[in-house]
Amino acid sequence: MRPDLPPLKRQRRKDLRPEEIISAALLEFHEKGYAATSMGSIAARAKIARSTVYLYFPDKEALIQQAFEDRIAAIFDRVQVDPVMPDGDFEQVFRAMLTLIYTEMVGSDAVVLLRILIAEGARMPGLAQVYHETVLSRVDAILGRMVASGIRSGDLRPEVAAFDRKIIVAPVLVAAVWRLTFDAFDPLDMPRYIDGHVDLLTKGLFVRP
Amino acid sequence: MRPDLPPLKRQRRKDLRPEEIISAALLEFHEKGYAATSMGSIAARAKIARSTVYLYFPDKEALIQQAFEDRIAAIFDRVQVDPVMPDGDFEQVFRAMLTLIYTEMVGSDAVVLLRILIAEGARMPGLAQVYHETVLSRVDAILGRMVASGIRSGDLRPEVAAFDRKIIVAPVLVAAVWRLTFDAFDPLDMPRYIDGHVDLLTKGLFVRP
DNA sequence: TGCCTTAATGACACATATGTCATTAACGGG
DNA sequence: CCCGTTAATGACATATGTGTCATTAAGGCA
Repeated sequence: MRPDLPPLKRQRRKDLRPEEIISAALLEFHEKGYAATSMGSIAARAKIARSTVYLYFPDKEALIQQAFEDRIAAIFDRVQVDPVMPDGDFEQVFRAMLTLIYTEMVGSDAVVLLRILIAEGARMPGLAQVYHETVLSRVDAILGRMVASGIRSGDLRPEVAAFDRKIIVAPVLVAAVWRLTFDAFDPLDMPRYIDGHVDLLTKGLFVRP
Repeated sequence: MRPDLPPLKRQRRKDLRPEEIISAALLEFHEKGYAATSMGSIAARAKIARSTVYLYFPDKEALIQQAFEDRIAAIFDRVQVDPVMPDGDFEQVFRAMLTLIYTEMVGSDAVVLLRILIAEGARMPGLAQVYHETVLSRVDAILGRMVASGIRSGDLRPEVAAFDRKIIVAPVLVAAVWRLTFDAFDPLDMPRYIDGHVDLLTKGLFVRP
C-alpha cells in the first residue's frame, strides 16, 4: 500500500480543481456540518493551499451553491427516467417509484445536501430555491401525473387528486433524516419500512372493490 | 413606549439567569443556526456580559443540551395528556391526535430543536439520545397502544401491527421541515395538508367493509 | 447604615478564520 | 531547451471567538 505522502510536487490543473474542491467540501460538510467547516479544512482535504480555493470560489457560500447545482444535476442524470410507467398494476408502479426514490435518497450525496438544506436553508434562500425548483417540483410533477393517470383508470380514489402530494412521499424524507440522526443507536429496518409505506399508500389510495 | 435603553444597572439574579440565557440562545440558534452562533451574541441578547454565561454553562454544548432537556420537558408538561382516547370513532381519534402533534410541532421551540437536531445530531449524540428517549419513543409508544387497541376492536387491519409507526406520523415531520425551509416561497396549506394526511391514514389503516 | 458575600464584569492571552497579494514554479508553445 | 504565462503558494493584515481571572459593585443581613 503506497502511502501518498511523497508530496508530489505542485500540479497545475485548472479544469479539475473545481470538482475536487466540491468533493472535498461535501466530505467536510458531512463530517462537521456546513457552518463549522472552514475553507482551510476543505483545502487540506483537497490537498491544495487554502488560497487556491479562492481562485475558484469567492467564498464558502458560492462553493456550496455550486456544489448543490452540480450534485443535483448528477442525480437527475443518473435517474433520468421520466416514469411514464404502465398504467397496469398501480401497487407495483408505486413500489418501483418509491424504491427508486429511497435508493437515490439514502445513498449518495443527496443526504448531505438534505441536511445542509434543513440546517441552513432559511438563511440561504438560493439553496432552498434550487432544491425546490429542481428536485421537489419535479418529483411532485411526476407524482401528479401518476395520480391523475391512476384516477382516470379508476384505480385511485378521486379524492386523492386534492391531496398535497408531499404526504405521499413524506416517509422517504423521514427515513433519510432518521439515518442521519438516530440510526446509530436505533437502526432503521429499511425493507420493513418500505413494505409498510407501500402498504399504507396503496390501501389508502386505491378504490376498494 | 419607554425605550429600555437606560442601562438599568447590573442586577444579581442567580436563579433567573439560566432560563434567560437558554431563551436567548434558542432565539440566536433559530436565526443563525447552532454552529454559527457565538457565546457573545447569546450574552448580548440576554443583556449580560459574555463571561457571565460561563458562570452558568461551561460551554455552548452544555448550554444546548440543557436547553433541549428543558424545552422537551416543557412540551410534555404542556401536553401531558396520555391519549387513552375512546375506542369509538378511530378516524376522529387519529385526527385529534395528529392535530395535537401538528400544533405542538409547528409552533413553539420544538421546530428549533428539530432543526438543530437534524443539523448537529450526528455530532452530538447526547442531543439525539435525549430527543429519541423522550419525544420519539413516547410518541411511538402511544401510537403503538392506539394501533393495538384499534386492531382489537376490529377497526384497523391486523397488518398495521407490523408497520414501522414512523410512517404514520412522517407527514408531520415533513410539514415542520417544510415550514422551516420552503414556506417563504411555497407556503404550506395546513388544513388541506392535515385533511389529506388523515384521509390517507384512515382509508389506509381501516378495514374496508 | 454599613459590611460582606458573591454575582457580574472587563480585560487578557490564546486560538482560529478570512481575504488579499506579491512571489514562485509548472509546463506547453516557440 | 528555454522562456512566458499563469496556476499555485505562503505570508500578512484583519477579524472574530474562546476560556480565565482579578476586580467591581449589588443587595441581603447584622
